[in-house]
Amino acid sequence: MTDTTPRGVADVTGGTRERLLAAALELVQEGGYAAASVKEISERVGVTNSALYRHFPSKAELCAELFRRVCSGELAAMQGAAQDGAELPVPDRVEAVLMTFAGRALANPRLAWALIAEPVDPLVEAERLSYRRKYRENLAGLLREGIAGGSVPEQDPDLIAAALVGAVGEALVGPVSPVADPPPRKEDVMSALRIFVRRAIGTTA
Amino acid sequence: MTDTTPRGVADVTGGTRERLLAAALELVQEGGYAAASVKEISERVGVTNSALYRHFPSKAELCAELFRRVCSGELAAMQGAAQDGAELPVPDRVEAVLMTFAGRALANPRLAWALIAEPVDPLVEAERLSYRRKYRENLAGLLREGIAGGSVPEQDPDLIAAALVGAVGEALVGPVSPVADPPPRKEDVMSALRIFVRRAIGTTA
DNA sequence: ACCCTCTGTGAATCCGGATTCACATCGAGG
DNA sequence: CCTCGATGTGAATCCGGATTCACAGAGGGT
Repeated sequence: MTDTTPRGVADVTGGTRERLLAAALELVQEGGYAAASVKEISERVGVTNSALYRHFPSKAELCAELFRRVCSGELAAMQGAAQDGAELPVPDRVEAVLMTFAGRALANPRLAWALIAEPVDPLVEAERLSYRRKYRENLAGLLREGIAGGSVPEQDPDLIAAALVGAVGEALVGPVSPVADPPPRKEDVMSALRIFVRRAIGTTA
Repeated sequence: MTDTTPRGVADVTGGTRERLLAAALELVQEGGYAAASVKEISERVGVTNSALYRHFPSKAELCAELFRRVCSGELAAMQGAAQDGAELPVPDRVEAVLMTFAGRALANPRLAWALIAEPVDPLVEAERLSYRRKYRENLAGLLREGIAGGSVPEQDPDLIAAALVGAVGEALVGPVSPVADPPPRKEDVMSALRIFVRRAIGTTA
């Protein structure tokens, strides 16, 4: 289109690179990874296909970076929840962390689906695994603390953390799937999860 | 290869058409729909790409038929479970139906994933929806019976049935996903589900 | 003014999966 | 024997998405 829009000035929201990432995020939120084609992404930004390759070596790399950003945001939110309840007994903090996770996922179902379960490029899959591990480790640390303090019964914290992350992911992926006529209400899922979590860690408190 | 294997005689397991369906099923069980390419399917049967089109108008039609068969088997199993417990109170029968569903899914995780949540052709998606509906109706009938008999509290049976199917699907899709380092143990998922189900219908008995 | 880099463009090109096409072959009937 | 229909084959062809390529304008630095 020979746009010739004056660069440098507050064009829209920063460089094209950022806008590509933002567009990709939008697309993923709307229709999952499958919907985020190079064509769609670049069109949304208002550039051509090939412009994307000025900023990323491949679509997979773009997605991997997007993924990394989103996941690190999720992780931060979970850690924040743990911090906020620093005074509370450990089981409550575990619950808070997982409910934060679940609540955010339910608030943005398609994104959560893409993050948790949608088939993706191997490159992106690697990021997914890496963050899943971080979630686990975060939780395991909390559990270790609880076990040391006596508010959580003796048990393998890594195992339990893994199970919890898995369980929550589990419960989240379902209501998010493209099917599901009347999707389970958010509160229902949350409360079921809450119960599950308390039972799972066998809280002493 | 100009095989010239004598036809008609107990070649392997029936006509090519059936063998194509069987091969597709295997593939889906191993790697989901994504793994079931025309090439792979026909190769397994020992014919070429194009031979498949002698038996199905398209890959999507083949998959739809496969889907229909598998789902109707699942439905039959669930109905069987309901029948077997005809003497029991309705909540127990509801539980039996859902546990049958869950148990079968957990025994064949990839297949369950493909059936419940994997993205598929619209044609196949239509079959999925159709069967999901049948599961619901099956369950709703049972609930209606329970409500009439007083073993289940007054409530909208269709809504509850939908929620139950959704919830179980929910819990099933997670442990099945490609990720999940140490997948939750089958018994754990089953028992969590069992509890959820009883609570959900608010059994009176 | 000149050159160099950054950022774009539009038109190829590549690629993998699905689908079609122009033949063969086999077995059944007439 | 000859034709027909069902079943296969192998070589195209089609298609949609990703990726590359040759070329161009815009500014900055010297």
